Amino acid sequence: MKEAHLSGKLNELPDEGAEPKRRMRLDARRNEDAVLEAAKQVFAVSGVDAPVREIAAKAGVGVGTLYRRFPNRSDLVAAVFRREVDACAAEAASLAAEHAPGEALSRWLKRYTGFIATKKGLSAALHSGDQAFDSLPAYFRASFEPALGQLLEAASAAGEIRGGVDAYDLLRAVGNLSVNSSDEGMAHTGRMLDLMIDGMRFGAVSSKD
Amino acid sequence: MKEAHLSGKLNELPDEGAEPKRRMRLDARRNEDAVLEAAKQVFAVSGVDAPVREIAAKAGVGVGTLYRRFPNRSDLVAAVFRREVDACAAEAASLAAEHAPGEALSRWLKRYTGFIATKKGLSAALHSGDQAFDSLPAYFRASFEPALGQLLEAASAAGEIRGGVDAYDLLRAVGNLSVNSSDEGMAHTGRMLDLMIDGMRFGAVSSKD
DNA sequence: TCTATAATCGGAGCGTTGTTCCGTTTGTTG
DNA sequence: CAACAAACGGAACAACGCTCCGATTATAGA
Repeated sequence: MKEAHLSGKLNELPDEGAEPKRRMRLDARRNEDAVLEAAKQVFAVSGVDAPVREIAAKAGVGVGTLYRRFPNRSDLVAAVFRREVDACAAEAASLAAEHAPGEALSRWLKRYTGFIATKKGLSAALHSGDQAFDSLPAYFRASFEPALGQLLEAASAAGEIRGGVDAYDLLRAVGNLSVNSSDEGMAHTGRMLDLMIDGMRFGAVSSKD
Repeated sequence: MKEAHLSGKLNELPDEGAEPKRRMRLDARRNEDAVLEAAKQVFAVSGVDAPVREIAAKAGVGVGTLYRRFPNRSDLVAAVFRREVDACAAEAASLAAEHAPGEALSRWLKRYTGFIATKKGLSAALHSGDQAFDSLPAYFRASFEPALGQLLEAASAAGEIRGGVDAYDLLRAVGNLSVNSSDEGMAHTGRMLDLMIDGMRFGAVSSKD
């Protein structure tokens, strides 16, 4: 039996959520990043059903390396999804810092449609019953609702849009708007999104109650 | 391909809808039935992702036999779906002939929830982009809306339920009610359906008593 | 009835997938 | 620098959708 009573090792279990200081080898960490990045790109092009081998090859690692970190496909899909959610949600804060509230809101929603557009086939996977996906909808909402909520609140407080727009409603609406995410469908989605943003601007408090 | 040299006699293309007189060999016809029946059962238990081999084995045929009739998985799935839709829709008429309008409606809706309950994973397949499934939603609606519409109309005319209930709305509502079709979810669905039927009965123009 | 023929059958086999296994390489540590 | 545990890579396995083709068998004409 392996005995783990070595003097105060810091090797935590691979518990998601605990990130502070892992005792991973540098190449391991680098490979994990490479895999996630490659998977993101491949998923965006070929959908979440893309072969694992293709992802491993693009990341420059063997399939064994990939499978040690992500015991099966769905774990990888979920990890990529969470990473993209994080990146997209984080952009809300930086956009808010760099632009006027209304502009920040507009830019983020456009960014969000880009996020949704790369989710081809994922909504199907969500309902496939694979328990690796069970926590994803909650993660999605917990990340995006506050992010968008703050953008909405700031824009509303600045009088650039009307108040009373629910963040989750808007997330769902824009998400549904973006489901037909192919080719010129993107342009169409963009126009529809503009329409929706203008709709929010229309009733701004600067001119009304 | 080069199959134009057939004498072009009675060998119809496998066109759904045209059933009267096919010039198929009897064993071929019997095997097609066996495959469809086996697929229906297997799909109900294991979902539409069940292996083709398992279906062929259950039907007592080889995979070659199966694939000649259904060039790929999705064709088989679509055929089973259509067959079940037909069977379920046809029951509306027979139930209407054997029971009072309200009872016929109630029984058929229960039957319909049973139909939906066996569709695990199919809604995901529907959105998978496979063009074999493109015609299924329209087929679904074209079959069920008139069937349910007549039941509703009869029950309404008899004063057993209120009028103004849209057939397609009800189909969708009951369908959404039945998505969680596992274990005691069935019982829950049944209770909810009863609730809905009672709701329709509530506002009936009482011609009775 | 019997034979000829063509449609049908069945399953071995191909290419691809997700996943596992294990000998080899490599980062880390004392 | 040496030694060891950790990480690597890809061959190998099982299961999948699907194809192919020799064997089988239903059907029509004698």
